Amino acid sequence: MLKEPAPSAPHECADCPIRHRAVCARCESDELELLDQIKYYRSFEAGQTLIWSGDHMDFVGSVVTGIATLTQTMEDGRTQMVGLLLPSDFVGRPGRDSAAYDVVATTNIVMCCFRKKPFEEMMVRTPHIAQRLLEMTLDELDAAREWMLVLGRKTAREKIASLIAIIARRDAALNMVGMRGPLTVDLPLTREAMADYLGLTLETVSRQVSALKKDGVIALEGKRRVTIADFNRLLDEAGDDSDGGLLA
Amino acid sequence: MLKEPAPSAPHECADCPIRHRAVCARCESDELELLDQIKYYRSFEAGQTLIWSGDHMDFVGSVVTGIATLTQTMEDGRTQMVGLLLPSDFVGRPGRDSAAYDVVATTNIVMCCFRKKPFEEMMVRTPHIAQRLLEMTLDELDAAREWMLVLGRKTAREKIASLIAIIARRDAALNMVGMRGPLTVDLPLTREAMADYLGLTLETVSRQVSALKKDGVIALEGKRRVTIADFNRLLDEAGDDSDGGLLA
DNA sequence: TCGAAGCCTTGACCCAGATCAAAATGCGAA
DNA sequence: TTCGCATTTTGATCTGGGTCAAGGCTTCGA
Repeated sequence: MLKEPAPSAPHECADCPIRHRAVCARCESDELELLDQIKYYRSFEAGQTLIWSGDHMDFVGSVVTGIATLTQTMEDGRTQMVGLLLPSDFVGRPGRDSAAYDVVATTNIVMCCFRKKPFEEMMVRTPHIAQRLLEMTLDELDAAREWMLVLGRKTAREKIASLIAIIARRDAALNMVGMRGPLTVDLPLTREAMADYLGLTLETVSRQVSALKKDGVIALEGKRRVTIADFNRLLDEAGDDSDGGLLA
Repeated sequence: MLKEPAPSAPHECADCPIRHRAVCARCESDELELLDQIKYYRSFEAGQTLIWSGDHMDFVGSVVTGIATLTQTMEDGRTQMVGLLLPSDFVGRPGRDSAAYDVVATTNIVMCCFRKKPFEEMMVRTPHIAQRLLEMTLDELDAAREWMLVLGRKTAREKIASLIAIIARRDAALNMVGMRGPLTVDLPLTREAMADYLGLTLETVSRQVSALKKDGVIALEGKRRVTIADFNRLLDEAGDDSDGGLLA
């Protein structure tokens, strides 16, 4: 839990870092102006729970900077992460008014929120928003299905390799860099969060990360910074068909 | 593999059994007429693979009757089901032209297909379709997330109980019956398909089904027909918060 | 400088579910 | 009615990853 101050926020849409990837990606400037009237920014500190499952939700929004997780918890405490929210990802569901999952800030985070009611009204009148949201939801569904294969059929080692590959890929997409040569990524998750992502225990995560390091698949710099010498080798360890389609 | 002839198809939209739940649910009659011009029916026999992952797709469509599965397979043959397609579910993704998963008919099946290109064009002009598709996709995403909890954190026994509960719930929703008192459902899946759904082996599925039967949670009639005496008891075995929300 | 609180690693042991093997059951076809 | 095949059950054994238990490493605050 870092003790930095919550990042202070507001931006203009014009220089918003997620302008071209978020729900508003397709909006024209007049549409942005309308959105502007119902939007506001909120900041949260690492470790804070933004939303509790079952809470009433009167807003939806986008992650602007930072990372959050979507998790489900059983009565006895077993927890499973069901979504990893990176910048530009959307939070909340139009047409539903209580949250289905816990949302927890993993790092300090800034969100661009829209009041739900007016946002829903606007969706009806502004196809650009609904279109983009559909596209994003379909992408998330694909990601969820990939994730199901990981959870259901992969070994612990393959799971770890898959997670690193997924994060590296998203990272590369965000920073518009290619996938050749060694690349270095931040793993913004604790061992426990990785375990909750992968359906493992934190001890197993620790052991398998060490194993991948020992075998030269990855190199560590501190606990959280990972260097991947050969991305195809990593994909191989992940059990993925090696061609490695690089989705935008 | 039943050896019945493929069910022969065509319907009028007016008396289509999925009229009020499929992508076209919100369409007005003039919109249905437009859809009618680009639609056609296709039938498949149980066991047939409708679509191979990677195939070029020139249509999208809805399951009218029967059941199909969406599966992913790794190079070494491990397979994970990532979708269970019941009547009214949508197949294919507008804006993508190759299939991401294998689609296999579990029973004989009838699909209502739309040529992809005209369907995509129509989506732009007919918000009712896009709206409904968004809603359905969000529902599927929720189902996928529930499923992730099952795959990642539940025991074999809980997984089986969860699967039966999910099918019973969908069945009840489709037939508009309530959830009290004993109810009987068809499990339209082989033990192997259940294993692929739950990330287990078919032997484990068989053992756990027997165990639930021995413990009186379920009763079997033949191999595929299940009677649930007390639905809350089943939810309990599934590890679900027992209130049991009955989504429409 | 020290202590406390979070994280992370490592070791020893155990068990749920996988694997391997065989036998039962059920069903359509001849 | 029996044969052949797919599916399912059951048994014996093995093992990957869970569980329990110590320590180590950082960071921060006093």
